[in-house]
Amino acid sequence: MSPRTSKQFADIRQEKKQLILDTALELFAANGFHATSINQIAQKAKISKGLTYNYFDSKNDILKEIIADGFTEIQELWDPNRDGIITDEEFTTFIDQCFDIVKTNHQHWKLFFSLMLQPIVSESFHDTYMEISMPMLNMMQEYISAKGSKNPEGDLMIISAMLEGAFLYVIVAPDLFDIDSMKTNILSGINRILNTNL
Amino acid sequence: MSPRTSKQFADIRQEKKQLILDTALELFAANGFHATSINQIAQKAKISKGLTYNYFDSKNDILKEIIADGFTEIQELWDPNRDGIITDEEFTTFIDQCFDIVKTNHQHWKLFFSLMLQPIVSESFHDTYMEISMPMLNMMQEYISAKGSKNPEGDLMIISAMLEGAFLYVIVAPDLFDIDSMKTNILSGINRILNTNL
Amino acid sequence: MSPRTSKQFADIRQEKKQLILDTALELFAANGFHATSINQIAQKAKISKGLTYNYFDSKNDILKEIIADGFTEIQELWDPNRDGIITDEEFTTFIDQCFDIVKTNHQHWKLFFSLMLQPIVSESFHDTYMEISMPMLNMMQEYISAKGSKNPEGDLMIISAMLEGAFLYVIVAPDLFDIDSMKTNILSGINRILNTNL
Amino acid sequence: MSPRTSKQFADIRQEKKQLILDTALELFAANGFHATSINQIAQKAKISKGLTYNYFDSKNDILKEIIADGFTEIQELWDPNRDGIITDEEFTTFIDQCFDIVKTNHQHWKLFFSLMLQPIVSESFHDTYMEISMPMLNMMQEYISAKGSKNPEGDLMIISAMLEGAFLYVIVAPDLFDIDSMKTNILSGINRILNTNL
DNA sequence: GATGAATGAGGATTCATTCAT
DNA sequence: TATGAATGAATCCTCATTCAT
Repeated sequence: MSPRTSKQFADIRQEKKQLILDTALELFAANGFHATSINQIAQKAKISKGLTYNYFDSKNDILKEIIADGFTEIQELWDPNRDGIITDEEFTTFIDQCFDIVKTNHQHWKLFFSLMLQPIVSESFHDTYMEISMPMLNMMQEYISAKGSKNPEGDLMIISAMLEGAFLYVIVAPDLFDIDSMKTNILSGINRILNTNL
Repeated sequence: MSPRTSKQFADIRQEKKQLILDTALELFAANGFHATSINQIAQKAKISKGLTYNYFDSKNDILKEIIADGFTEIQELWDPNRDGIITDEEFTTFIDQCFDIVKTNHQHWKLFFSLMLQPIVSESFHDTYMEISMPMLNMMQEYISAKGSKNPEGDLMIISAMLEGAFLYVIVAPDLFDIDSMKTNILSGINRILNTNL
Repeated sequence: MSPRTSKQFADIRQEKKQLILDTALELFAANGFHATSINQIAQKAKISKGLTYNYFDSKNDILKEIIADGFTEIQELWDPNRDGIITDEEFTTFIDQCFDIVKTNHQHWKLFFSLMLQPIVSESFHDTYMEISMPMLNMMQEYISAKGSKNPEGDLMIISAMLEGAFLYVIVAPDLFDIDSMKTNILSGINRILNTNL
Repeated sequence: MSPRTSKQFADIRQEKKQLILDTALELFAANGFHATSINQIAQKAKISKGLTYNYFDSKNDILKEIIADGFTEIQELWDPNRDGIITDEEFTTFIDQCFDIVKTNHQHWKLFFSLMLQPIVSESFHDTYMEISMPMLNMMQEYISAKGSKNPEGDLMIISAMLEGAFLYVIVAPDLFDIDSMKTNILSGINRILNTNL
């Protein structure tokens, strides 16, 4: 019996690590970081407690990787790669994507909202989140100005609040409003804001 | 000094209890329920650990009372006590009040948002919150319809998202947007939504 | 039933803390720091594991206090408080005292020898021990010189090795040599070294 | 390449085993038995954790072999193979050799001193060490008597303490005293003791 | 009413050891 | 022979809760 090749080992590691990350994300999102024990993660992932520490240095380390992965996914999807002017279609697509991201990465976003509210869990999270949000806010501001807003900053507040709130509803009370109607309505709302400049 | 009357005793009890509730709220809001220990509460309130259990059955009990108090305060302030039709002025005042409530009860709201995201901490919180929100949503829906909306449900989504999002910004990133501008802008936003029915 | 006075509390704390320190020292000396668990200490002291942490921040903290106490006791006993010249009698008394210290604080010394051999356990121990030893070495050197040694440094090596070795025997194999004979013989040995200067 | 002969295999085994023993000794001596993990040994030896168990039954087993090897080496070097009377030269050579052994097998000795102080690690070590020391003590006693000592047991105490202490200095604080001066001085010291029988 | 010593269950983490490949 | 993933017991430590005073 020959020993496993290093590729085989790498594959096992990759798979198991992902399993732990997914399971942890699920529990962190559902119950919060502190209310989730390594034991719970291990049991749900059907591995031993000890194995977790073969892949991560600490519970906090798991959280860090989840956050990093979440940000990476978000940034990949967000990259507008735009060439200066944002067309209406591009903007619509952008908002559309945002909803898709939140829908797809439901758990990441739930966790992120939690962490925003409890800065102590992950010291740097608040700032990183803000940093990551900035391009989005900037892009919106740019578009708002390009649309001839009389009060770009005010309109930005309205629109970003609308989006943030919509995401919160999607995450916290997905049963209350249908996500697709939500998307349509918010898009309509944004347009109505941008078309009422008086 | 004459012996204290039983009323005095009751007053002392009430005061101490409130002190514990306030301190706990502060810490729960800042660091989360799980990350806050009874010890921390006692130390911050400058009482002994044991005394806490003289006033509350358990840590969870403290949370329950905080939640109940929060709801009570909110409901008191919200009680529109209205006689059927909502005037524009009444609605404006109502929105104004909402912002004031969030501003004044900053910590309650921060905690509430946290709890919404972590239903396990307080099993019933999610439902209670929804219940409490319903009158507000209903009232808004009524007003929206009264204003002749072509799509009352859609407009409700937009407006409640806008408000929810604005509150979230106020709570989580009070430095990003000034709360009074936020209030003004959101009010403007709501009006623009209600006036664009095409 | 009135609550305990703070003096009563202080007394309890003092007593319990000492109990833990004594028990821990006993076990550390017998089995080594790493081989001793908090559980063992608690069981031997007939208290709960948790209580240990009411008195000490960590297992390492217990060790630190034991070391500090050990050094304090040693320094108190060692204080030669001498006025320049060391008489023969003073020196004899000094050596005598050294043996008594080792005998009385048997466990401290056993632990100290252990720690000297495993610098990793207590990073700073090695240096502190050396610092503490210096006055003793200096005093001996002074005496040796005063006795007209032709090779003070060489004689210092011989005498301090003799003492260190004697202490090691007392600590590690107390059954092999009787401690009082040991003391007498070592004193005789030192004198013979100091009287043979050829 | 022709298939390896079974001798070659045996050689490889022997080499690997020795590698593990050497690495383990290094770490045990430096950090202590308990503070050294199998992982550390494997990593330092650049082999896998599992392989260790191909050569040794347990971590304790490694320690046992290290101890046994240490004793063997010592006994080989010590074997005076003497024919009754010990000449002065033989004795000097013997002491000389002792220092060389300690110097060469620095790590073994450091570990041995550790183990002497923590009998629990290796139950039998203390006794074995004593057994092994006996011939040395006997030989010294014999020599001391042959030199006409008036108090052979007392002189033995002095001389063996001197040696034990010197070895301890060499092991624990090699920077404090130069080992060759130490050797010279201790030899001088022994002679001065043996020549002062008054 | 008030204190803080005391408990014990539970949580994060380590590590010797096993095992499939 | 050789690998490292996997296990689980044991370890350090925390914390809600109880209790004697």
